[in-house]
Amino acid sequence: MLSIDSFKNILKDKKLKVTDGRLDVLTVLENSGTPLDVAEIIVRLKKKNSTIDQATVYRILETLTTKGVLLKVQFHEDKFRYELNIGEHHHLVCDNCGHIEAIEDCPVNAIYDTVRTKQGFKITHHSLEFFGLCKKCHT
Amino acid sequence: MLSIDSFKNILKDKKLKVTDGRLDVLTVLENSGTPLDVAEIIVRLKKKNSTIDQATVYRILETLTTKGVLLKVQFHEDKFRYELNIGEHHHLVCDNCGHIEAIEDCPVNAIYDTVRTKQGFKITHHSLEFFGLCKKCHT
DNA sequence: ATTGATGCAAATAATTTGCAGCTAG
DNA sequence: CTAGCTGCAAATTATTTGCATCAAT
Repeated sequence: MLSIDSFKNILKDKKLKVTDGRLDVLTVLENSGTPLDVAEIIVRLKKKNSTIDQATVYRILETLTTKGVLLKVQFHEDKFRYELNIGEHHHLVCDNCGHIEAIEDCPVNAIYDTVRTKQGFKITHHSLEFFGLCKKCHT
Repeated sequence: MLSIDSFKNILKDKKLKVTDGRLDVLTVLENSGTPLDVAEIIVRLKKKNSTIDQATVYRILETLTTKGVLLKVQFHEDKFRYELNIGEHHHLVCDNCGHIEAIEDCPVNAIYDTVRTKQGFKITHHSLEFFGLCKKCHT
């Protein structure tokens, strides 16, 4: 559980101004177990009585992603989702109910070297998402 | 190299009508080494003197994807790309020049069972894309 | 005080849809 | 014939941008 104070320090470290909007966005993402899309982030901000504009939310998300504070992820939807960048990880996405859960250990890093050697491609990062049916939906 | 005739057979197999638009879209995707976005598909259709409407292109792509003839893929862009479904495979996407190349052997299928056992999630498919610098861009 | 952050409204870009007419089987 | 395709135009959704104002440092 990260506190508001640690978020303030993160923003200061990145030479970003500490504003209520940024702290609120970070808190919303912290309190969510899964990556959220922008519409959902705005819904949750409103519940916290934030009056922040959606253009500002998009700008906050872009800034924080560029600075490495957030991860911008894609689950084969027509929109992006965002999550706190607390170690890169991957997800299981249920095709039926939309449930998203994380897989902690990434089985892919091991092949970075192979790809570089075999195809001369220097990998900086990757995306790996699984789709199917979660426990609740396939039993 | 698939011929027009094989495309006709594929469409018939799927109980779809054989139309010029569908054959042209399939041919364009066949002639491209990499997945194409819709705008690029339309550009290439025009070069073939096709007068097909973009709404129709979107509908063709959706139909063929649903029938399993095409794959709809995402490379962390604000749009989708499409490719012929000739065996599922993954890609190396250059952050610098946009070059896309395929990796033939998928290193991930091996962990399907592990995930099912450990997290009770029944995987049907997955996406795995690598980003970084291609040979040309990192040397 | 100065630079960066925000609000508002309008613009873009990708994609979807309603409906009438056309065409492959 | 007739169910399924297509064209056209308008609507939707996600995201971005210009510009004037405001607030954090």
